[in-house]
Amino acid sequence: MEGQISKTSAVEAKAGTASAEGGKGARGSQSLADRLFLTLRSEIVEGRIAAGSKISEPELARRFDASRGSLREALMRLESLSLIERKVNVGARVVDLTERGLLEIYDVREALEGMACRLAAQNRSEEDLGELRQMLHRHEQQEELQKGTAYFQPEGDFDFHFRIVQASHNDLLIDTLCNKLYYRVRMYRYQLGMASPRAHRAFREHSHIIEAIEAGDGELAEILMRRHIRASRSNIENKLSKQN
Amino acid sequence: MEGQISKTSAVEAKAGTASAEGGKGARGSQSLADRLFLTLRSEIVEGRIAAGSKISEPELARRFDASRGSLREALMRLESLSLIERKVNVGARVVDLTERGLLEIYDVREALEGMACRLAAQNRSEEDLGELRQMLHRHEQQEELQKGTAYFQPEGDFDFHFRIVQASHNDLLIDTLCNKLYYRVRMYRYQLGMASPRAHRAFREHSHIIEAIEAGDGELAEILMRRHIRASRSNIENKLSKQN
DNA sequence: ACCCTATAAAGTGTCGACAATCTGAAGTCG
DNA sequence: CGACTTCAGATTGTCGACACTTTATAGGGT
Repeated sequence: MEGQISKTSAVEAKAGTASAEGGKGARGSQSLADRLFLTLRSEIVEGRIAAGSKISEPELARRFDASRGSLREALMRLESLSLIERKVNVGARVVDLTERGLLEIYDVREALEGMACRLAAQNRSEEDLGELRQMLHRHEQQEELQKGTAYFQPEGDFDFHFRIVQASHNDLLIDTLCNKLYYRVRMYRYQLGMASPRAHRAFREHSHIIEAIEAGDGELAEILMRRHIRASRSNIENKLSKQN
Repeated sequence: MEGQISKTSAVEAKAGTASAEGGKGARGSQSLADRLFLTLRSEIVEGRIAAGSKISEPELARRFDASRGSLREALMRLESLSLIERKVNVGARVVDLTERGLLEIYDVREALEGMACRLAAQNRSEEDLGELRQMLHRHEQQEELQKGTAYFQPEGDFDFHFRIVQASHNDLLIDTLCNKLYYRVRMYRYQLGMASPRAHRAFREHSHIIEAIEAGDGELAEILMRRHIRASRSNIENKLSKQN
């Protein structure tokens, strides 16, 4: 007994912001609760629903012209992403953005993305390598274009990490990072607005990581990725300690 | 006779995001959906509801004398643990136990528990060290008692990994492992019935890991834990390849 | 015998309403 | 004047019913 592989998870990882308004044009096999979930996720990540604010089920239900039942399903999915917290008989609140929470995310990312690099190097396919090289080339041109200014915003960085993880071919890892953790990462980036000021350095580091993956050197790829993330963490840490 | 609540002795997790709420939460989590969730989780983990089997909402609702609404909430929570999979307009199935899925879990655990060890060594408190030593002592006596026979079943091993993760003091890490991933690990252990045949070796490895944490050597602790988990993974891998 | 179509059955998605609980303010007593 | 009790308002948890989709079954055509 073996064989059946659950490809179900990694598919949904679309970064594209779904239509903010309830334009019912969507064809498809997605439920109302599904659409509510996607919309609310965007609003929370982008801060249109403030971090730490209370969520009123009746109010949101009226706003989206849906029943409380469907809305509750959306809220529970948001809870499973740790974007909101629910207490019984009290209600739901958007999570707070804390310094500690952000640093904790970095530690987890260091571990998981390091492993993703190792696996990507071990299981590398010509197809993955092609996409990675292509992406790096795009980013290089972007960087040439706007010298020094933030390396195409955080989006370029996101793109990089996203594809590396995909190349690991470990569905659990992909799901944990791309479908769960990354939404909270984006929430921090949007709302604490940290455009990485490590433009050139970050690009070079990305480049070296992909080289290691190409060479099939999983150990090196892991080390480089962990160092890359830890540098980013230190950077944030300094920034935050100065702010206070 | 229904066991109702999981008798997960030493292994009961605390919800994530330990906000400094002074009074011990202590309030019974008395939502009906909550109880259904706990009951179903046990039944799935222990295999009383077979892996891969279809789940009928009306049938389960009748069986527990609850409405479909409450049951659906429980099911969605199970989905967020990856214990069941739901497809729109089709229904829910208990996840399959696949060789690939099991190995993927080991890779993720290697990354996360390795990091947990590193953090535990960095943030070690006298309280945590005391508990770890005490636990190790208990396990040692257990081992003396039943020489060689499976090191107090997998429970001892579980206890070890559980407490190490707690000692990391990273709430995200704790939540990811203890409140999410470990239930699937337990599901595999119960149903593929793999009592680790690495009794003495596992105990010695545990011992060395805790020594490294005591010494504050995060790097060594991480390396040892990763080696420990990788050995367990290889062990399983061999076992499975022989079975086929 | 096979394939396609149409109908019936079952199951899921969604909704509105009722009951239990919590929050907050007014009122009372020391 | 302050602390406790009481009560009203609002919110969450739970339920049963209805609409739509999927699936299984039976029938007819080639």
